[in-house]
Amino acid sequence: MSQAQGKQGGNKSGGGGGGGGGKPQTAITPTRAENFPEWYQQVVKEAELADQSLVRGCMVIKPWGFGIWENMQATLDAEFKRTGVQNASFPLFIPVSLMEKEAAHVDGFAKECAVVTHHRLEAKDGKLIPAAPLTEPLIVRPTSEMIIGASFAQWVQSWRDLPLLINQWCNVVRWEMRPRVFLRTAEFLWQEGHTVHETEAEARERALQMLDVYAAFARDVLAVPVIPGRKTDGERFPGAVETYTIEAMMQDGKALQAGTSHFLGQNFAHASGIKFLDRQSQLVHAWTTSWGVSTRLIGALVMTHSDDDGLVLPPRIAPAHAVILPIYRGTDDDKVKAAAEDLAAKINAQSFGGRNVVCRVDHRDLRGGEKTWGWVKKGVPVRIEIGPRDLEQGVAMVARRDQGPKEKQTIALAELPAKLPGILAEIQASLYAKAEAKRVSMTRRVSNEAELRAMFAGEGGSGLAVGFFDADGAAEAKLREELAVTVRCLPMDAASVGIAEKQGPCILTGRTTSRVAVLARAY
RNA sequence: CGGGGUGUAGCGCAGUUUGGUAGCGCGCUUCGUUCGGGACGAAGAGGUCGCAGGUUCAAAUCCUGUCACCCCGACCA
Repeated sequence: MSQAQGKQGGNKSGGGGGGGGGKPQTAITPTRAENFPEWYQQVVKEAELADQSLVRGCMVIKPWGFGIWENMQATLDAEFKRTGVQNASFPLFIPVSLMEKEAAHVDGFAKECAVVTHHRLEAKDGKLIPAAPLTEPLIVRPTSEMIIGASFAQWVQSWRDLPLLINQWCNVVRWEMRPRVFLRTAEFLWQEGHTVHETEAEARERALQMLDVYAAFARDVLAVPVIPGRKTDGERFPGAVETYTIEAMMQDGKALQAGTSHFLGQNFAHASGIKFLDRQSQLVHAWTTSWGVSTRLIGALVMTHSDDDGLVLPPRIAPAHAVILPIYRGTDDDKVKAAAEDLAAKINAQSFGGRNVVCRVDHRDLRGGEKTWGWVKKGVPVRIEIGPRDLEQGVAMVARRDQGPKEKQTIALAELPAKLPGILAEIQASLYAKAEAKRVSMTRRVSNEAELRAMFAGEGGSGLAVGFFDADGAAEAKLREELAVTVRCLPMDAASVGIAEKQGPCILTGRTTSRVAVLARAY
């Protein structure tokens, strides 16, 4: 798939044109079918989610995009706390010597670490030159297991100190070879939870519990269907004993890891010296977990729901649920404005999904079409038009983002505020249903290697392949090399991906196994 | 790190081969006419041509060096 010569297709030809006929105009060019990667970039840009920054691989998250992130934070943070987790904050910098302590971890992250080697700049010939080398270089955290582990080693002395349940919201840096806005940026925002436990069973349970939190969040709030599962040995987080994941499928049929939760065994406890006296007065190493989701979720949101007219936001995550577009025609403008404000106030008094409904009034001095299309592209779930004609009849025109841009329904002003939460709930449900139907339609049961190869032959191969699978890492590497396909996960619930049998022959080896895998190309 | 490419106005580009110190579209500002699906006209604002040297009467253009970014591969939330 060549996403090469994507001319940043700046200007849109007016959608209004009307007259002609021909194929329907779209607010975004190219369309998904024409060039999915370029379409994605254009949606991000036109919806004003983020800009490319002048720093390589880094993004500027704009208010509309950050509003989505704030909603994610608020919802997840409350969920974390409900399970007993507390927030804290740890340093951005990690001494390299700390990083050296966990071998697998080093292998996993060393190549993508940004390193601080100096402090202080000195002016020289109009340039600023790093002046004073640090005695020990610092890496900018790519993840914080080691620096947090150093603290935990001090905090944990007794079994009575456990479990220790900590989360931090922060930025991390991974100097990626190939950045892509939201999906893989050099710096990104995330949360990382780190927990310490007395027993293996408790730690394993915690890792699974957080996976459940993520899965529920994806489904209920983001309206993104996900497959919870385990990673194979080859796909595991560096240093983890078990990595769990929620895998989502984007509209182009590629998979995206939307969140992970790791059972770290005692690996990091050994590396960081997290030890405690247990109930038998024995000095033992603790069991730890870590888990995270990032701003990548915004990319997942875009690629799951959006269409050729731009972003589509599930109401539960949208920074604003509705926008009122007052129609000013030079007469009765004051009345229209007052009615719009009054309606917004009544709508804002409603609640939906555990928070107040957010309804804005767009008073900007712009032409109606521009405003309308601007909000379509931003994916606001509901648009409400009020003009003098509507006022006379005591109604408003209501358009839903999950329906065509021309579809509008007339709703009485008096009833609209009370009806809105119901409309939002319908939109939320319809988006999930649509995304799930898409995933189901692009999921194929494969029973042997020939079928798998046929599915992913050539550049266009897409979708999720599911089947019995017990092949080893070498076989996985071969799939990756030859088909660009990886095992996305070993689903926790095989029935959820359409496999009812308890066992069957492995796709590759033919051996009877009960292990089921989801395979796909991935972001 | 290997292979390609590009740096000229906020964005997208032309101009470079054949040196004569900048132009187009969109966007932006103002005014007028418009306005319930992306308007039109007129008048404007905006650029050390990535950076540093060199050649020349004269450099966006030629030469040398350098930096940055983008795309394709291996890695990753």
